[in-house]
Amino acid sequence: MHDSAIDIRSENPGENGHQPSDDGEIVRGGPSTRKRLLDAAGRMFAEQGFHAVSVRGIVAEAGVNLGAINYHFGSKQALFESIFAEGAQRIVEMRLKLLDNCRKGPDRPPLLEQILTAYLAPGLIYGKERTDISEFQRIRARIVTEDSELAHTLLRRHFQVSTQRFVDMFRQALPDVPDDLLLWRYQTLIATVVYAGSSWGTIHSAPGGDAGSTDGFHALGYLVPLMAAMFRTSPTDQPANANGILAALMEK
Amino acid sequence: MHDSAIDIRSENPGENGHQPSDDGEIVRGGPSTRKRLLDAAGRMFAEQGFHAVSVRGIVAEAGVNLGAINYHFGSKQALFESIFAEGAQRIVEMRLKLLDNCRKGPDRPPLLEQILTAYLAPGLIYGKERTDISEFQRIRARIVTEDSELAHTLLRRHFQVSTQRFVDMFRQALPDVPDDLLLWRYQTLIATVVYAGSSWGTIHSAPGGDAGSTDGFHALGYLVPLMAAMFRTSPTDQPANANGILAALMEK
DNA sequence: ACCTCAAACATACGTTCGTTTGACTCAACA
DNA sequence: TGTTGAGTCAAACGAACGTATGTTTGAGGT
Repeated sequence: MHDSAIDIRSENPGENGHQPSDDGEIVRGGPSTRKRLLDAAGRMFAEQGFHAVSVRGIVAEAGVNLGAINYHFGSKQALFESIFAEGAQRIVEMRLKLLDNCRKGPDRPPLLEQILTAYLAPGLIYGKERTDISEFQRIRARIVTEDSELAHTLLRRHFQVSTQRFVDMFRQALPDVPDDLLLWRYQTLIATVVYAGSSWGTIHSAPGGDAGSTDGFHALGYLVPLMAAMFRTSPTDQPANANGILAALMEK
Repeated sequence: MHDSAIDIRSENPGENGHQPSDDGEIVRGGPSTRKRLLDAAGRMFAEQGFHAVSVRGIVAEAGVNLGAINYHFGSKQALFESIFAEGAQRIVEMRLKLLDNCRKGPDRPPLLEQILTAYLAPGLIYGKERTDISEFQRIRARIVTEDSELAHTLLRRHFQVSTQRFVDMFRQALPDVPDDLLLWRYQTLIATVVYAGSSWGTIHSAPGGDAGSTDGFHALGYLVPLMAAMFRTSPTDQPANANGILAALMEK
């Protein structure tokens, strides 16, 4: 993360002379080294973060040789970018596919709940495939709070198109909401899905314990109406006099 | 260039004397080194995270000796905990103080917007003191997504009381909302304030650019109505048939 | 049977990590 | 004036870091 010049290397991974052909699975003897690295590293990066995980820890968890990371990916950072890219592509692909099904007719504006479902579901419903999507949400939550060049690059590279598509869609569904208000609400939506997918259910010892969201379908049922209500906030009371309330609270 | 001794020498050539500081967190001795460490480390932990920052980097940024961290705090982790504790105490203290002013009369339930303002304002309005609260929000956002024992301990230790107080208050303001729904909404509130305080304004190249929230008062005016609308979602449509919508979207 | 080469391997390199040490500085106090 | 002790300093410690290198393995092509 400290060096952004390595990005170029990740684009051209074949400079080492040896390059694994594809991420195909070796039929006998369990999953390939490459896949085992992706699994172990993805899990560890999600739990502990990039800098807290060492290549020795990854290869130990994966049960492979120490040099395997640099052989298959070129560097620790390139491995991280691979994991991030795979997760981002998968979630964005699912979102856009669902979003495409939102426009029923050419005239009718899309239903807000549909757009929200298209956005939220891929991040909440865990994939049946080996890699857990919640893992990627954790990784994304970390990178979102980062200020490095790499973080901004990755987010922009993988989410720019999706963001544009969804904002456009929200604009169609809510033509009365000005753009600045719409962006605030979209930001809140991002915050919710990132936070929900990464650390939900760990409300610090509230009376009831937690919100119990291991079930993504359950979470979807709760969040879609909440986000819909937030998005439909009347534009007239939007920039409300919250500062007046604050002043009153501070007076006393 | 890595040697911190050279930096210090060139910056402070001939003078070795102590300068007693007016700010006395430590009454005796510790004039500026301790505070400079807290400043520099707080900034760097917020930007890069605990594991990405080295003690050498911190002391170089602070312009103090390499051994200063272990002398004043005992360890790198203890320094981090000090920073976290200070920020958490400050923000929780402000929140509870504002919350106390919400109950006007003994009979009337507190106004939702007041509670929300009490919760949101301390995280958005930056302190006039040296330490920026947004720095702490970044640190908190990182630790919230972490799964370590230390992370859970710190969160529980510093936010447990505040959480309980606020949930109780929300319950009074919205007596019709069942507890499980209330917790979901509280979680969404946390997500918004953590995300807003840490990485707001960086919506990845949406058409309009960003939501421009460097001004905390501005942000407060936007977020309070949004959160209020979310909290007031009718309990009847709460666990809505989002899964039905999802199924329809996936069918096509 | 031989060769090829991607893959996995063991090992070591040079650097940086967090921490420790012991000598020195200097204001405060006896 | 001599002593004390908190504070700062340069230097070094062992451990762990990411990476590089050379060798061995084994299935597929000829």
